Amino acid sequence: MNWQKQLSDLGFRVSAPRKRVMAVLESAQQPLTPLELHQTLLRDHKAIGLASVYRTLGLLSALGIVEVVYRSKGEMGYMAAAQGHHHHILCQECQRAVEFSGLEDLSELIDHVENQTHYQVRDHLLQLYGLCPECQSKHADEKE
Amino acid sequence: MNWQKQLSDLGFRVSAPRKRVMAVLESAQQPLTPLELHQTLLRDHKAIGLASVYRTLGLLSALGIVEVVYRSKGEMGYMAAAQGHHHHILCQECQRAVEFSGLEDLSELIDHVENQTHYQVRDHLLQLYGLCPECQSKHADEKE
DNA sequence: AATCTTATTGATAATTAATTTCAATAAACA
DNA sequence: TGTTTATTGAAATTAATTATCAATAAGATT
Repeated sequence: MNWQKQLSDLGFRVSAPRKRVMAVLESAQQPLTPLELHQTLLRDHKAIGLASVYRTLGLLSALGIVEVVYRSKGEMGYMAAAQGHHHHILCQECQRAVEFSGLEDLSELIDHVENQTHYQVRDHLLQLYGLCPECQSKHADEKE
Repeated sequence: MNWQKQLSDLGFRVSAPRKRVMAVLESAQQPLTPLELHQTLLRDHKAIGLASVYRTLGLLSALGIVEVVYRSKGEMGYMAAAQGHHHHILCQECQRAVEFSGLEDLSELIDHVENQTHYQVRDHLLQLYGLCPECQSKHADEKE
């Protein structure tokens, strides 16, 4: 189910500003802050009010259509959410983010922690940080 | 090595405001935001300027003496950092946070993701969320 | 296609959070 | 005990987010 149907089925309108926000997020390679998203739209002459950017991100992330990704120093960015359970790995140089699936790999860890702490685990936050293939090549080049 | 020695070895001063911030963090059971920390100190008549709270948290977290923990809705809180590599599990009801170690359990996942994405993994963010033992009991009581 | 209803928008104001500035203070050391 | 200077507190500044409200337009109805 696409996000437009999801919205209208719930009685929300598929407005031009919402389409514009999703268009940017769907083509972005990296998580964007509300301010960056707003700047991007202004630069592309797709006018939108800043408040609407915040409102749209709030709504769409509440519905799971977009999701929050933590960038290096604690800034929160937004990405269009893909299907199913997944996490992100971010490049520390170019900020490019890609998804990986990893629920299976965590179940062992979670069992372990439940036994260790006696907490009941219900949710988790997992992101990896590193270097994307392109930035690895650049580093290798510089050393030559 | 304690944080005071660590600071002075690096040429930083062990000032009263810094001691006060650390005292609060070391006795706290949950991550505190800068504003909460400031409120706590004011309430306890341990006067401190708000700017100094921010400055102290900035310095101490840069040195690894305190660390950032993400609370439920994306707020960042600070905790006194324990020795060695570890992560946190937070109670979604009472916010109490405890540590768990889990580097070994992740190495498999990391290998997996490196192969899958061709990123080179250098760092990670992992937190679990759930119910602490006390809050589990409360829930059980309510159902009787 | 024209009309109606009302969710949504944009602009602005208000609020909240974080940072900067700078004279006064107090750690650390001689 | 005095000197040096990193650090502090208070206030000003900047940045980020949320609330307000009349105007607009999405979607349903005719």
